[in-house]
Amino acid sequence: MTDTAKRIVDTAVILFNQRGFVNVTMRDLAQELGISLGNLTYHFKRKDDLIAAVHQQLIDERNAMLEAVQLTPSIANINAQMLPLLELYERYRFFYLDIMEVMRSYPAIAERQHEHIANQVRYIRAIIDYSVSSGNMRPEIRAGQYDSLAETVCLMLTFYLSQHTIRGREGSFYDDARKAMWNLVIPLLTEKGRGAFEGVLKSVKV
Amino acid sequence: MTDTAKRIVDTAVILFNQRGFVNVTMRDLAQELGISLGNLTYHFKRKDDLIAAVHQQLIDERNAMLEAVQLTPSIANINAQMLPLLELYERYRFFYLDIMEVMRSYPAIAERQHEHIANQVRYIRAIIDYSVSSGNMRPEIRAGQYDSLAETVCLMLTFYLSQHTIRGREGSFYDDARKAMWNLVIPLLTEKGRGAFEGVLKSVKV
DNA sequence: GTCTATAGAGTGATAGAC
DNA sequence: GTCTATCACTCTATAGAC
Repeated sequence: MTDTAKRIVDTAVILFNQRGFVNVTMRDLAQELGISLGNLTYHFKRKDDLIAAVHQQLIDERNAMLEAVQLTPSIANINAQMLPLLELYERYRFFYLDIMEVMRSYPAIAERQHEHIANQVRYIRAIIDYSVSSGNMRPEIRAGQYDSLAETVCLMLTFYLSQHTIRGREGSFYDDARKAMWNLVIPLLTEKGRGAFEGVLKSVKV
Repeated sequence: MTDTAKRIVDTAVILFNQRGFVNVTMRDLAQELGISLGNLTYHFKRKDDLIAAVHQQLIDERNAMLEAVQLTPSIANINAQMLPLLELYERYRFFYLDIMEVMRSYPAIAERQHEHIANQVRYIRAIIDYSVSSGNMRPEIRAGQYDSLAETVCLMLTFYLSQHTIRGREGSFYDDARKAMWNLVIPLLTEKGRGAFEGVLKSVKV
């Protein structure tokens, strides 16, 4: 990717976040960049190509982040790992806020997103399994309970930012999102797990 | 509201659901109705006026439904009450799927929606309080736990349909949504509450 | 109330000079 | 690679006849 192409993608993300994906025209973007419309469409012939490039960059950053956090999912690590994930969601917030519109208009992106969500649910499910086997979390009391929990946690992570916006809240949502997630999990912790959690509480703000 | 105006609103909801709010033009709508564009804009001068009328109809139906279900929130009633609520969300699904786009473009609707969500959270919180006082649910073990739970349940109800769509699921989401909600609550039920829940399970499918 | 016709302001995308 | 100029099309909204 050339330097200009990279600048275009980065600026597009900023404008999409500010105004919403459908409300940013190629003209707006060219003006913001201080380049001509012709130049912009030289680099990205169609708006489709641009959104595809932006989505690819999101996926790349997401993968880089997931590699960096493949640590043992202890209680402390889970709490720490949520922050970069939520930061990523905020950096590309237009994608999550306008996700229905993007997925309707770009089926190829929709398919990749289905896959990502399925992976995310599996990943959360694996963390739950680990927490049970390491004695921090109780075994489930109903069949399917923890499959459902993994899906609910994934739903919360995906839509917390949307909800925050819909409710008219401003400012950072990280603390609220983490608090909400922990409040789901705390009743399911064992004594040992609850002790570990209190330790995390003391050392870092939840 | 005249007969034609009513027809316009109803057809608009159908098209918005099918194609997404931003993707339905006044022309599309006029053609679908078999009337001229001029006639359509005679009834609703601006697209803004149309979306306002659609939203008003959603609010009216929502209020009618809430009045009908103001029963004692027993475990069985809670389960039964979820169905008409989820059906309403599906009937106006475009509004929930495209909610960010609608709220960005129509601040007046955004404000009414903030209010509605706040009411919804308070209503869920009241049900939790009732359940605790009637001995079906345990008292909270951490301050703020049930405030957070009420918000999470509201988030789930609001976005379950979006998540269902994003994950590429088809068909009814009612059962999944109810199951997910109960899986959050079951660990917090008392023995008495769990008994009541099992009773519901036996009589109706959850 | 309903129609046809059109104004007026966008939009994505392209052609061709430099 | 970058520019200017423009095409071909879409949209909302309005004017005026019936």
